[in-house]
Amino acid sequence: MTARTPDSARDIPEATVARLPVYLRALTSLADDGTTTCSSEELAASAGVNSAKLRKDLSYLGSYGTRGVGYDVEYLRYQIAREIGVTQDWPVVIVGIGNLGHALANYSGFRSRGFRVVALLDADPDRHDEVVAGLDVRSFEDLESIVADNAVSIGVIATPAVAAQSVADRMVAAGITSILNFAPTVLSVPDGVDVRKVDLSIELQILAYHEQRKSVAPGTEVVS
Amino acid sequence: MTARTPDSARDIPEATVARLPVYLRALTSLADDGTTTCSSEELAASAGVNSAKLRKDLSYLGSYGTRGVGYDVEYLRYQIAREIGVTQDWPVVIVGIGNLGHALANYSGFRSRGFRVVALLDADPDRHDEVVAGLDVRSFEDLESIVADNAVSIGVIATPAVAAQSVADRMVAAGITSILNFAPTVLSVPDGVDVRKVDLSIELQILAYHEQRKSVAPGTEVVS
DNA sequence: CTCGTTTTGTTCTCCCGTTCACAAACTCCT
DNA sequence: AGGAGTTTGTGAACGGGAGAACAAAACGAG
Repeated sequence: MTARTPDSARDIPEATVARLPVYLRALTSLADDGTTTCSSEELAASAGVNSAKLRKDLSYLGSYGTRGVGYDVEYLRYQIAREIGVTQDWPVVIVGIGNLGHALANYSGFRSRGFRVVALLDADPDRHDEVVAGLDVRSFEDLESIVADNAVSIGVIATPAVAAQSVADRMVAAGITSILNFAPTVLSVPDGVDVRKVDLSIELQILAYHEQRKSVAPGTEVVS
Repeated sequence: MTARTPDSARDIPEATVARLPVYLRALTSLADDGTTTCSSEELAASAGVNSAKLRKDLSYLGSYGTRGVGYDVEYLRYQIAREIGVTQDWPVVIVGIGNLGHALANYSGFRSRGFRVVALLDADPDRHDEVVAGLDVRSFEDLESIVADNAVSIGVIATPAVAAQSVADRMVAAGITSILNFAPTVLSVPDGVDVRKVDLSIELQILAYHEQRKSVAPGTEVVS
């Protein structure tokens, strides 16, 4: 008995999902500028994408625009926020309070976009005295109780690479089903758990590849 | 003269380029464990990808394996590093020494993977006293001379969103052709300049979307 | 030397995502 | 009211990447 799609259980392509937050930010920016209505062309420019792609992306959510007019900024902003799920607040735990963990804990963009850091955990007892971003750094041993008490489903891993897998295992066991991994390692998790990774040095290496080709390309084509 | 060089199998797909650093890391990890030879199956498992995809990716670089045997870990590691361009050291400047800039400056993964932070810049004069990761925080006004003196082609932006575009403009004008942007904003740059963005809250929002659907999907309307 | 085993490199097919192009729908002006 | 001008939403073509399947090459045993 597969249930009937109640409201919006239609499948939105993954590529579109990844762009929705960009549109959301662009709309917020437009709203801050006092814009109340915008065309797909304007919004696309603001989000840095092609307007046809933008319209197709939005069409997966429904018909929230008006032909001949455009989109109501505030209305569309709310619809996208609802689709993503950031109209509610998501509790988040951060594990690993080194340099990066500090930065993440202090990042104001989380709070303003629907996420609330409920706990900072670190395995090193020496850090348990610290107060970072108004929160005590607590023992990693408290993970299970914190997850249970706050209904946490999203965890952030900012530990060294060697610790990442065991932290992920504990998170999954504690009931977390979405992990954002900053450690430079491949995590293996059971089905049903989502992992997204952010790897700083990989991004730089991709840039280096293109950079290298820029400097080589002009000279090599000269076939005499 | 140039036709014979085996170093450049041109036209490597972008998706493959993005995975090469992952393979590089997996190979380094295998080498650290004392492994000298590995099959595509082993390496693929270590990198978290399908083995057919791995072999196809490597085939764009050349034939560096031995049929019936596998790949020599050290040899393949070097070949990938050379293809990416991280056998040489890339000088990098970081602009914006807030929480995130601190974390980036102290990130050891850059140095160990072919990148050298040559300068830390910030617009705020109050920060110019600080020493971060062994480097003085210098004035943003020094950008042009630093880029010129060190032949910098890669810049990292870790400023607030409002400052990011003007920093990018100055970087481009100074001769930087690759930018890694951590500021939550869309940068516009001229052709020939590569930009990659890392957006922490976007990643969390993508997770939130899937998380929201998890909680809705299984129990949706079990209509009797 | 020959045969069987292993594993790579490559070809082929399918699928997803991007882009184009246009009909439908709405507003505004006369 | 009607026609001209806009702008959305979408069907269809197109290109690129993922995965399966297989042929080619190396090695070892007998």
